[in-house]
Amino acid sequence: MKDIFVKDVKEYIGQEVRLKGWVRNIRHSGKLLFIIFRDGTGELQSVAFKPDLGDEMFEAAKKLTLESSLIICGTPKTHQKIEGAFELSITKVDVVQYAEEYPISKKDHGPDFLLTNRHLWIRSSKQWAILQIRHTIYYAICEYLNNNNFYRFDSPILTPNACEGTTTLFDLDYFDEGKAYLSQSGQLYLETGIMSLGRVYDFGPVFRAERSKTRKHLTEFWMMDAEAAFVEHDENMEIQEGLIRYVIRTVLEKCLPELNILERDIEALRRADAPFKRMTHREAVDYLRARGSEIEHNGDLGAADEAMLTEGSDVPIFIEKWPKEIKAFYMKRDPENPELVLGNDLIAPEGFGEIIGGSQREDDHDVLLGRMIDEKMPIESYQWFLDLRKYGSVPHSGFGIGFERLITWMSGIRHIRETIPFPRMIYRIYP
RNA sequence: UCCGAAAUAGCUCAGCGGUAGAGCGGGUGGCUGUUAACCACUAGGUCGGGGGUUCGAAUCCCUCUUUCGGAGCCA
Repeated sequence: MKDIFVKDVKEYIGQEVRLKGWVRNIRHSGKLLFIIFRDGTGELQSVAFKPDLGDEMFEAAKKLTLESSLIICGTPKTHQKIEGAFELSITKVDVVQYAEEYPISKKDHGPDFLLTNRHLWIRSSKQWAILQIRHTIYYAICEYLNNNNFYRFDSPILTPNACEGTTTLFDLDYFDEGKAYLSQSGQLYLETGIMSLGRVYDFGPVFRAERSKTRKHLTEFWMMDAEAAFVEHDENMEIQEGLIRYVIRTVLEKCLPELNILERDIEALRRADAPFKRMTHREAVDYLRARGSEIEHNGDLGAADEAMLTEGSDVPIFIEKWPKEIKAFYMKRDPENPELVLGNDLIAPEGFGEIIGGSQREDDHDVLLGRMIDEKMPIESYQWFLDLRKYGSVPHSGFGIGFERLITWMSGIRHIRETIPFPRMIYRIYP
């Protein structure tokens, strides 16, 4: 007998097959028993009829509890009541383990309880759907970059020095070398990679010790940084747009069942796959002030400002050319206005907020050194970074995607904590 | 760090000064098409900790703890 996965049942209509998995739900009605079976690839209603199974096996199956593990044999057929769905006529049930009383019931639960039981919560259908989408987006990003001549170049997670102020860094003792820190961005290391490989990206966990307490923040999250030699500001945004639109199309193509489980507004996602809007920071501020925002002319966008900007927009919006005071030291100055830098943020529609930060990088040694002195940075720690501007410096640009924020938007869920298997937040590190 | 809210059965909540409640989950039984199945019966509680007011506190007051939501910071 052939072992198959739930996602493939439609190819085995009428043939007896074997599946291995767990009980999502079970109902019985006299001589009939319905097992909602899941195996990681999907779920399948399986029906047992007492005379077919025999008294002993039927009674054993009837005792199955939520999340019990089992191996079932049966014949796939079309669902009697739901068009386009399949079900399994059970011929044999082998119980692997009768699960103890499962903590997560079929009724509602609060977030605290669910997060404490996160190791079990990930089995439920919505969490399963989000994790499927996470997987799909991960590979879509890698695929797009690989097809556009980017090479994977992994940045270190343990780093010797602070990149932007030590208050937001987790530190630890590193043998006899003093303090080491968990990386909050691989970007500076990525800039070294382009001088070897031309175009590079990394993808890994980064850490921010900010005492943030919002639905958009995690202390440990995954970031994809990309960096490309000889790419300037406008082309940088074109790459970002191409990547995000590719991700949208891939998710729509591969994850429709998952989007439906999550009750995602699929049309809204479709509409986002169109040319993105572009605004300068100045234009954005004027637009917001005309609508009552109290944002300063050289100020950063608040959460309410981001929401107001994207209200009524189907597509994400690039905000470019920021005042240099509120952006990082490594961003290149706008040749048309030395008060501005060639940076861009990308703000997702539907109120999901910032998902990308990017910029053209300063490639002139002396200008960069001047900016670092202005910021009172420890120059000797960054000598390697300055070296890049001495040995074959080129114009270059890059950007970083907050992976979980992108998943939040694609999935249309409310809180970023559901997009990662084990969220790390200011008041939570278990499990 | 600041502002706001909450804590009662395993879970979600109601009760807001006078004998501790419901739904789900658990247990037992019933049902040949169920869809968070249904029906009947059943077990299950130091009302977050401490202190106070009162004849009487889950309920009012003080305090501590924990959590949640939002702001800021950022992706």
